[in-house]
Amino acid sequence: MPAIRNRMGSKYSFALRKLALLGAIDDYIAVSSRELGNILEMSQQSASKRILELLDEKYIVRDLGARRQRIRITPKGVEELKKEYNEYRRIFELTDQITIHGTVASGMGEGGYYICQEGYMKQFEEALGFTPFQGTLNVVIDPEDISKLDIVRSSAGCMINGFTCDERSFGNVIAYKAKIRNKDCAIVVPERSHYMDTIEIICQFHLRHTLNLEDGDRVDVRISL
Amino acid sequence: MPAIRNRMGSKYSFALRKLALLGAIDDYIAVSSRELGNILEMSQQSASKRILELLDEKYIVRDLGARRQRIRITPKGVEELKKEYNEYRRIFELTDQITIHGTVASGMGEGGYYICQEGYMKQFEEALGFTPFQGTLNVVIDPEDISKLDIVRSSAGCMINGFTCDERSFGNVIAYKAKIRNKDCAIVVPERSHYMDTIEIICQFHLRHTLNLEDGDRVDVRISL
DNA sequence: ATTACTAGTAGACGAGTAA
DNA sequence: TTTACTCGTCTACTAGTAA
Repeated sequence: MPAIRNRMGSKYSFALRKLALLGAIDDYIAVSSRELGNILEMSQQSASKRILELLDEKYIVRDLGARRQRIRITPKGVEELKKEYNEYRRIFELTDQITIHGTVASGMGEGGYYICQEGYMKQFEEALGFTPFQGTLNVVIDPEDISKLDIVRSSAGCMINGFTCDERSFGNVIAYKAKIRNKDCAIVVPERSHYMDTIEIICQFHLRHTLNLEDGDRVDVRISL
Repeated sequence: MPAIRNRMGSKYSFALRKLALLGAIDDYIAVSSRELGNILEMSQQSASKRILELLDEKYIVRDLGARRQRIRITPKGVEELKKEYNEYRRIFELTDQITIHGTVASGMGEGGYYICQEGYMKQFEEALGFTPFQGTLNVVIDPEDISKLDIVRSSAGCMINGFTCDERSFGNVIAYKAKIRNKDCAIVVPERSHYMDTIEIICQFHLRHTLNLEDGDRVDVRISL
């Protein structure tokens, strides 16, 4: 009985990674099966087969022109690569905390409004050990640090349950304990959310006043995992 | 004719990575071939064979106790994993610059002494377009950012040739153009060097005065690749 | 319980070649 | 030139089993 492989075969990941290094994430790249074969240290025939397999698994899409095929990695393929990337990060970067660098910004008020709901506040107190100041500090994450959020989200955090109030429904949010300039705080993120370039920080104190922060000031947020 | 594989087989890297995630980099870990088989989604027999192969390649060492083997990844194995990690970093982190975070520190004077040698100075001017101030600014790198130096070193940089003067020999150093608080500068590292937790920065100006820096101040050094 | 041998088989690979 | 088929070989796997 052959093993059932749920995970991406490591041979696929190798080919996909090399394609990514050629720039196939951002754009279509022209690469012949012979060239790919050289890169993967295998024959033209095997490289051609590998491409067909990757197409079959929907990790890449192809534009098979008359002379030269053009290949691009799909979002699904990028997702797979990120999984492996995050494993390496866990190996080499993680201790038990992670630091996100960013810049203080004026929030759109959105987050603050949600967070101040009575239904959340009680849970925050229980989970974090402090009653948050009524409002959030917004920090725009440095572009290079945005992917660190993937690692944070892959850790447990404190689940804060959603609720319904006045015919509005509020979803689950997750709080991760953190420190900003040595003050205890927490970052809060919606359980279901997409790409984010800003984190919202809650704290017992009014951080802007306590730490004398203004828009544009640089801060490091050290998150416990 | 079978392909000659110089690179680590991707099947080895997969097993090695999973062992690393179990903590086999820092210490010996107890893991049976059956457990490893479950993790790698293969049979106990195949996992056992994989272990023998990794031993043969000297990626791991083993302490085969009476009841349970204990496995640890060798420096050579860690090196292989880092290569893959750096490929992923190139895919997901690199644009054309990298930012290293750190803290201003008092140098031991060492670097400054070397850098000020006439033999280096002329080359700096040619390679960087400015005559460095006679001295370096030392920045202690945040622990989590130390591995970023691997990536910097894997890029070209400006080679500054060594020379001999007064019976002392000065080795090659590599300069990487950078910016600190928006001022043009460069970091300089010896061509042959080991682990470093401090970078030395040269600049046209006296950075401590110009940027009003004191020991302990936090700075971001943005290095061009 | 371990680890790891042998044997048999499925699948990965390259050579030849068509389109 | 491309891409990708068929086919033979050889590797890599699992099952059975020994130690």
